[in-house]
Amino acid sequence: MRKKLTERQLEILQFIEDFVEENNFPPTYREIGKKFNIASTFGVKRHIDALVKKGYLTTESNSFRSISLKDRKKNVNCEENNYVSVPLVGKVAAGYPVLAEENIEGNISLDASLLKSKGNLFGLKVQGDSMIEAGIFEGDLVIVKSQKICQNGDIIVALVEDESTLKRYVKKNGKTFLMPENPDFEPIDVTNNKNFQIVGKVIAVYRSFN
Amino acid sequence: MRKKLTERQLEILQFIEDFVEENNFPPTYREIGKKFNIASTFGVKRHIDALVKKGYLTTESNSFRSISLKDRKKNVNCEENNYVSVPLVGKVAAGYPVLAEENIEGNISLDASLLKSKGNLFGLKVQGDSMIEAGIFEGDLVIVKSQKICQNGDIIVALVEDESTLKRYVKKNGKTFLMPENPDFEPIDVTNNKNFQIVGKVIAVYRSFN
DNA sequence: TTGACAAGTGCACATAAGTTCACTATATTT
DNA sequence: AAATATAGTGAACTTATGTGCACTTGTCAA
Repeated sequence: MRKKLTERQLEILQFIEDFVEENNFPPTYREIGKKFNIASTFGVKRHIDALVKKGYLTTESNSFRSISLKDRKKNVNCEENNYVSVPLVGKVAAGYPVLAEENIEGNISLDASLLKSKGNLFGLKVQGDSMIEAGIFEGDLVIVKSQKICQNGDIIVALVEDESTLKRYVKKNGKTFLMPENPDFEPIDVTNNKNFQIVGKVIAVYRSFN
Repeated sequence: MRKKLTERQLEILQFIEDFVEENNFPPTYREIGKKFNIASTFGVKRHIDALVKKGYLTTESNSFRSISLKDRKKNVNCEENNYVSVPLVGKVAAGYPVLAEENIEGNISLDASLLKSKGNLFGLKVQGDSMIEAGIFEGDLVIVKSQKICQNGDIIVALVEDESTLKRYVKKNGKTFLMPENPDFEPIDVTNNKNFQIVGKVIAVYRSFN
């Protein structure tokens, strides 16, 4: 249990929460002061310092608008009761953010204990069987962490020439390949390919049988 | 549909999303520039302006750290989800009901939409790699529906001579086999084997990477 | 009385950060 | 060849914003 707050501190914490909810960024000391008729920012500062000390906030010193609410429910993934809700993405097209509203076909809730990664996650139905030897089949659901870069050996979702594809990302001898895990498919050399773009890294696979 | 983004704009939008996710407050132009090796904040500014113009962001002019992602999924609907809680079973031993309390190591909640079957379900960590060609690897979590009989071709959890095993159930020429899906393993003939017992049918597989 | 907190004021200060401008470079399109 | 869009540089400018200090007020307990 965290330390008890004074009434004033509570009010201010509440205001910061509301402000962040409203604006997606935290208020400045002067904005807080204005709301509570505190003329001096130093007065505000001491409240903030107290809230930091008691474990409700963090701030970056000498940085503006850097108040961060601790343990706040991120609205990207709803993590109430250890569930993580991930959007189900229909298609991946070049030039649009994967998580754009238009792409999202639904949501799936997963138990947080099943997911080892955090961040921008989404689910994607697998098309094609280029990864069968990696145990990923057509129709499987893959959980993808949205990211632009990845490590050698990661299984990724990528865009190549406006086509989205699921492959293993391999760097070898200064070249970059997308390796299928199916003898019927050929590796794709994407070294210096300008129409190649990483969409995200596969962090989990789910398959259900009839 | 919002306007298409250039690759650079997409990268930057992605970075902002990640940054907000990480810090709960948006980055400054210089922080963005630093990440992408853009020396001049003006270069960054024009990207931000473009993203605002295309409807992906809003900013407060002359205010620091005031980038706000538009249409963040605040409307995550946590309410209307159906969860199914399945027990995680540690080991399957003969003579004990699989779902006996002693065997249960925890619970996992799954979105009902992921499960096509109802009934007595449980989760089981896969040991051994006899089913790799069916895309089930060691360490995977299989969701099993507890049942005593099954259909030809089902992947099942069975007890043979007090050992629990994961195999495909195949009837052929009046005989019953447990078929591994790995060339290194031999089929097991369980025809008339009194120490053979079906525990349940695998209805789903879940695997997380790393 | 003393002292300790909590809360606030007013000012000066340093600087982090957004804005603007002129200029360059590369594609792609007309 | 000219025009347009994207991308970046570097410097100058402005100001929003956090920090520090000295001082005041009120409350509550020892």
